[in-house]
This record gives sequence, C-alpha cells and structure tokens, in this order.
Amino acid sequence: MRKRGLFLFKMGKEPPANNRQFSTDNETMNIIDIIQQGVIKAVKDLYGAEITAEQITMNNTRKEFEGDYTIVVFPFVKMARKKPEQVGEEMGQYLVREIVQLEDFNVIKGFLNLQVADQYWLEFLEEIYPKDDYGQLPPKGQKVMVEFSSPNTNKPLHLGHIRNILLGWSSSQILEAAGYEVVKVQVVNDRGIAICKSMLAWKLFGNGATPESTGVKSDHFVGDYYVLFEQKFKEEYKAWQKTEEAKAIFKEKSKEEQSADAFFKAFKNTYFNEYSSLGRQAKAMLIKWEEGDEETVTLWKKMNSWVYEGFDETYEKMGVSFDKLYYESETYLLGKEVVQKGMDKGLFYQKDDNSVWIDLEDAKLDHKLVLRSDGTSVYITQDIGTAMQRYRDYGVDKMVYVVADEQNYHFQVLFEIMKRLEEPYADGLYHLAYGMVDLPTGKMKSREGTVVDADDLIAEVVGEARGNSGERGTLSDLSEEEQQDIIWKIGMAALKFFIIKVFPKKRMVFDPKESVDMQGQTGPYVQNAYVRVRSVLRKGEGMGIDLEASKAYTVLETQEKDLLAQLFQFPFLIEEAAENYDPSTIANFCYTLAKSFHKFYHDHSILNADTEAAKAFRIKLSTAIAQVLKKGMYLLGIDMPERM
RNA sequence: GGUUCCGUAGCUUAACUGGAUAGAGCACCUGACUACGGAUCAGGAGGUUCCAGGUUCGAAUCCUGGCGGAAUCACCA
Repeated sequence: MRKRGLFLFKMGKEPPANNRQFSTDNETMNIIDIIQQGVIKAVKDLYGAEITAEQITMNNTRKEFEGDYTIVVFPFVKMARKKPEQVGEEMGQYLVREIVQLEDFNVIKGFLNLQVADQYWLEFLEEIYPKDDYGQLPPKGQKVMVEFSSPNTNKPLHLGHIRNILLGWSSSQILEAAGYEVVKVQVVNDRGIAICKSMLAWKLFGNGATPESTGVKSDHFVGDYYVLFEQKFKEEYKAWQKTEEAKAIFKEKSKEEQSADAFFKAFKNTYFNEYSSLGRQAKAMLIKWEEGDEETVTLWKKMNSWVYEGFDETYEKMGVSFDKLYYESETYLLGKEVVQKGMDKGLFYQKDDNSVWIDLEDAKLDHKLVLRSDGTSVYITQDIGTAMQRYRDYGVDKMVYVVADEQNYHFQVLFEIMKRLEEPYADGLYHLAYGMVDLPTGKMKSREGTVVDADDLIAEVVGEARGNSGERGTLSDLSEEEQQDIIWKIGMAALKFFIIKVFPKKRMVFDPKESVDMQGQTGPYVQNAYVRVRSVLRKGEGMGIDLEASKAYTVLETQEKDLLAQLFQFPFLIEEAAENYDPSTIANFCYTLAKSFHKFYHDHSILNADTEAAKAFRIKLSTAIAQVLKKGMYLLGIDMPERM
C-alpha cells in the first residue's frame, strides 16, 4: 500500500510542457496519491509533525459543496494547536500553492474542500477513452482458486444456487480484473444417500422412463424421482404407524404427554434407518455403490449423466463455466494420509475406540472428529484432503469457498486445521459466506415444494423482459434472432443485478415480483445508459465531428467533472471489491455511474452542444462511460445489448 | 447455553471503513420533450439508523450490556 514518492510540485506557475502528469503504467501518479503526499508534506512543513497516509481522511466532496476532494482536518488540529478553520485555511493555501493539479479550495468547519484543475480531468479522459480494458489491473503474479455452485446430483438447481453461482462468478471476474490468475472450480456432490434415493425410486417406479422418452429436462427428471422417493417413503411411514409394531414402540419410547404425531415426527430418522423397507433398500444401494457393484455403478453413472446434462444447460443459460470439476466420488476418501501426518506432529489424538480427533479449544473451536472409529473420513477430512489435492494440481496462493453461511463453523475449523498443518496457502483461505435467500412467504423448503427452481425463474424474468420489449416495440425492425438475444440479455440483467447488488453476508428476501423490475435501481437501467451512449455514438458518426476539437474544451461542467471523477475511481473499486470479495460494490458503482449519466444526458446535449469542442469532448466522455459500464457489468456476468 | 452473522423510510437497500443536513430504488402523489431513445429526468411525502450506556471535536459505523432475527455447535454432507 505504501506509495512511492515523486509527485509533481510546482516549479513555476505553468505546468510542465507536454505535461503527462499521469500514465497508465505501474507508476501511475494519480490525483489521490498526489494530494495525500501533499498533505503529509504540508503537515510537516507547517506544523513539524510526521504523519502517514493512513492518518489522512480523504473523501469525495459532497455534492452540496464546491470541490472534488475533501480533507478532514480535525486530526491535525492538535498538532497545529489552532482552530480547525485556521488549519484548513493554511493547508488549503499550502496545497494549492504546491500542487499543480489543484486550482482552488474552500474551508467549511473542519473540512478542506479541494478543487482539481479541469486540465487534470481533461488529460485523464484523453488517456482512458481509447482503452476498452480500462480498469484491468496489472498482473499480481498470484493464483487464486474460487469454488462455487457445488450442487448435489439428486435435484435441479434452485434460487439458492443462483445466488451462489452469481457470487462465485462475479468474484472470479473481479479477481481476474484485479490481476489474479483465477481457477474456477466446483465440487460435485455426486454420491451419498440422497442420490441413492433417486436411483432407487427410478428403479422401482420408473419403468425404464428416460428424459428423452418423457421430454422432461434431464436434471428435473432425476429430481422428480427424488421427490417421488420422499412421497413413497412418507406413505410407507404413515401406513407403518398403524401397525402393532409401531404402537408398541410408541408405548415403550415416547415421553410422557407426547402426542403420537410429535413422537413419530421425531422418530422419522430412526424409522428410515432401522424399520423402513425403502430406507433399507436405499442404504443397501449405497453400500453396493461403495463396493463398486457393477449394476449399481452403471445406474449411478446413467442418472448422474442426466443431471450433468441438465446442469450444463442451466450454467450455459447463466453464462458461467468452470475450469475444473472435483467429484466427491473421487475425493471422499481423501484426507486419510493427512491424519497420519497430523498424528506425527502431535496435532491429532486417538481415542480408545480408534476415532481420531483434534483439540481446537484454544481457538475456541472445541474438539473435532477427523476420522471415524471405523477408520473412514468425515466431511472435514475430505475437505482437508481436497485442499491439498488442489494445491498439488494448481499450486494456488489463495482459495475462496463460496458456500452459504450455515457452514461458517465448518470453515473456521477447516482453516484452523490447515494453519496448524502449516500448509503454504493456509493464510490465503477465505470463506465467502452468503446469507440464505428467503421468499416473502418465508423460508424455502424443498420438502414443502416452496423452492424456486432456477430454470423456472430464468424463464420468468426473460418472459417479463419479452413482454416489456413488446410493449415498447423498439426492436421490431430486428430479426427474430436478434430480438431474442437482446431480450435474453435484459431479463438476465434484471435477475443477476437484483441479486448481486445486495451485500453477500446479508440474508436476502427474494420477491419474484421485484426481481423482474426493469426500472429504477436495476440491471436494465444500467443497460439503458449504455444503449443511450451507443445510440448517440451511432448517430454522431455520420455528423463528421472532429474529435481533435475537444482540445479546445477547457472549462468543464460540474456534472462532467463528477462523471470523470467516478470513472477515475473504477480501478480502485475493483481492487477494493477483490480484497473484500464483495461484488455488490461494483453493482452499486455501475448504478451510480448510470444514474449520473442519465442526468447528464438529460441536462446537456451531446451532439447538439454549443461548440464543436464540447461535442467532441462529450463524445469522448460518453465513450469512456460506456466502456466502464460495459466492463463493470461484465465483472458481474451481465452482458450489454447494443439496443433495447 | 457457547460461537458467528445480521438489524437503517411501509418494502428492497447504500453510506468511500469514525466525518458535513443518513443517500437511492420500489410503492404513493405531482410535474417534464414537436430536441441525441421516456426502461429517462425533476419535485413531494416518508428516519429516534432496534434499545441503553460509553469512547471523542464527531458514531449507523468502534466498546460494553440488553432486545429481536438467522446459522451452527453430528462418528450427516
């Protein structure tokens, strides 16, 4: 974070000839650094105190005041032993005298508002407007792995997965823009009792049906059998409750005053494991699978391949992809060798029944089992093994796990163990936890049929976009195919933006009605700003405007300055979003920029500006805005249409 | 009960990490192009930032204690 020195102090009153006061290489001398360095020097020269950049509070000046950047002077009043207003006045004079890029200042209470010279902004625009990759940061030479989606293969993707996928994807994009090399992976939970339920139900009740024969999307097809299993199991359980055996058990095991309903609700798992015919069969299937029984494995492969086919389709619709898939069926035995390593180091200890544990009490994390008494690994052991496997595969510096916040404890434990094992990437582990998605009607529950299916939701928003577009009729001269493409982009923008704009950690309420909104703080609103620019530029091309004329434009409108200051912020925001793993920052930035542009567009004419210079300048400004909007939305996984 | 996260307008949310009069969108009311695209713009109304203390020039933000919600504390994954 420390900045190099070398900032431009005034030699004479005129700026240096051919002044390139900043460049885009690593040694960028940006206005924020310049001012900060200036403040440090001012405090030293004026008050003889040494301060660091961290002690300076510098904000964008609020709209209601004159200026671009504001220094809060309160921290310096003690050093100066003067009144805040006086300190502000002195520092303002000093800074404007010493820094060529500042042209004026004012002081209000303890706030020093600095005005950056228009010349600086004009040069900044000259620099960025031809570059369509503005915002891309130089390579950091570090590799980061992002794990997201991680579905089970017994049912289709739902709204919860959508939030996960969007967060994972946009974080990946942002990390890449921040200069990391990114590896996108998902863990596929393709084994276990759940998938056996689907398999069993298909075997018992499927009569050889296939997705092809029924025309059902293949992951939904498999999911339907999972639901069917639960249904049949429920029926079986209900019938059993009337048997003598059940009555005897109720008599023997129920607590005083406990109703039969309450008892049997609590007894469900035991029933599944010990009494149920379906339960027994499902468990037998799991054991057969683990033994590698050919028939079972073949069926497993077939059903999984159906699910993958369906997932791929959904992923493609969402515009996401992965570099590598880790299958749980291949990793669930991993991690056992680690246990030996941990025992040797004295990290793990063994109980009399042969189970292996780690004591994390000094990290307030209690004791944790890492190996069952039968010697098999548990969830956390797999994750330890998988992390090591990934390091062997890619040699990454950081790993990000995009997983719902219900697993916070799990990852705390995992990371603590990795640290104690002294894995080289242990400090680069991060759990990107996000809150569950609720519906206005309450929590989503698959068993109660209140989940929002991913494919249904996508179809709904795109349908909404289609209706909207039809009413406007702005696309009627395009081919059917082009129209569909644009409508798709609009619908997906609405959905994606609606979810990403919310801070990840916050539990969110998802109102399907609001998610299809296309007005106000939405994806389509941002797209519209972009489309407006494109439309203006198309029109402008035929007008023979000489872009060189912008050199004669020397006095900026307030709104123009404000827009440039926002563009200036973009790379810093990317860095910040990458550091915090927070894509919502970028979404809010895009919205604010689009809003400012809409207002500018409304208040000032671009192609009919008073002078040729203004026209040229505003075309360049608009071009730069469009590029940043496009790049910003690209980081969120949102495509921009050229028209809408 | 322990730990972690969250609490801001009726609803969905922001606030540059402690700064100025807490900023938007939706919904509600009113207005704006014979002009570069009205998926836009402007105005109105809507707030004890869950409560109480504390820290200081200054608190939605930090600390303490409550209240409310969520998650987790399995030889499940």
